[in-house]
Amino acid sequence: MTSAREIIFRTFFESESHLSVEELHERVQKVDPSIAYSTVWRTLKLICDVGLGEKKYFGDGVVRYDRVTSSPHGHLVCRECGSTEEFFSPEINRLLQDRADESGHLPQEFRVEVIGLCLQCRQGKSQEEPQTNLRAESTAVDDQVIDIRRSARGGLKS
Amino acid sequence: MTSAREIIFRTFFESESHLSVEELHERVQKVDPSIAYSTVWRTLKLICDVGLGEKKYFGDGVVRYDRVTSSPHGHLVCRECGSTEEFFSPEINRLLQDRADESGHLPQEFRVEVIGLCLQCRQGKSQEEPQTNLRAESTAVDDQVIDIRRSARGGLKS
DNA sequence: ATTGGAATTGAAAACCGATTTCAATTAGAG
DNA sequence: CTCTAATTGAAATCGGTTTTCAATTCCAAT
Repeated sequence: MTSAREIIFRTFFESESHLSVEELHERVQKVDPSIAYSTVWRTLKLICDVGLGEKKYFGDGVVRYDRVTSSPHGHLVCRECGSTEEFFSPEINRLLQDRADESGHLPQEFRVEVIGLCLQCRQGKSQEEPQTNLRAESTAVDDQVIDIRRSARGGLKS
Repeated sequence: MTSAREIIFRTFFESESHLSVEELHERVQKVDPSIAYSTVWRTLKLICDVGLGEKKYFGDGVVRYDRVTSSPHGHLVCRECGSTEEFFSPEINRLLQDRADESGHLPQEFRVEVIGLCLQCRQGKSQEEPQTNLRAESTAVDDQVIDIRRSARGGLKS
């Protein structure tokens, strides 16, 4: 146990959830600027290997780390500002557990995320943001070939 | 609409779900080996932009693509063999929607995943695989410092 | 206190998938 | 057929993750 580890370890557990390596590194450097990014990365890996933390992948290409909490929780993630809000739902956990049992699957980690726009970001944006697709019916290939032809004609966001 | 696009498009919609760019590219090349990876990537992006597909992020850092189905669904993912099983749960969807509403969050995508071991892989492995932590109580930093000291002493997987 | 081997560290390089660039090619309206 | 815009393949770039390696630090045995 070195002093670097102690600092990284404490900082990790005293910070809010889902920090990236980069973010944790910044915080750690405020305590001891000599601690390298790679050491933070390795210590985070150590924490996970040892079962006290876990990786999280929201969809922005960055790996985040959570301390393992007493019960699995979900996240509301904002596409726009990147904010995340945690929530706990025993009902959902139970439903997931049941579903896993049904298939003989041994769950090791739950991942429940709702990606979209937070209240603040909704207000700054037009009303017509796409919502989750609860409707689409046709999945026949040919229908969709026609669809995309039509759609592709109109411009699309880069 | 070029022939490359037609091939990629049909292959995507005729394949099983959650393929990575790489995987789709392999399949596409069996039809026309001259089609480049970047074209597959761009076409996949096009399909998503147009609303017929969506990105999925499981926990392995690789982006996968799903066709948009009639309702959001979850996955049972196997850490060992990588297999995925889909499941639909209106109850979970409703609970998530409710929770989002509660925070004024506008959901655009749900992500519900249970990562662990599938039935087949469980059988090939020792019984002592870690399960999801529904127990851990202590989150006091000092306790955990002690924990990691102890744990770190024993070897860990690289 | 000293020592020697093992573990850990900082810095930099390698890695790897995602994304972009660019010159050449192709589609398709006129 | 011709022209222009869209699309393509190949290669470069990007950005975060992971590994490498020589130097440093730890610590149990002297």
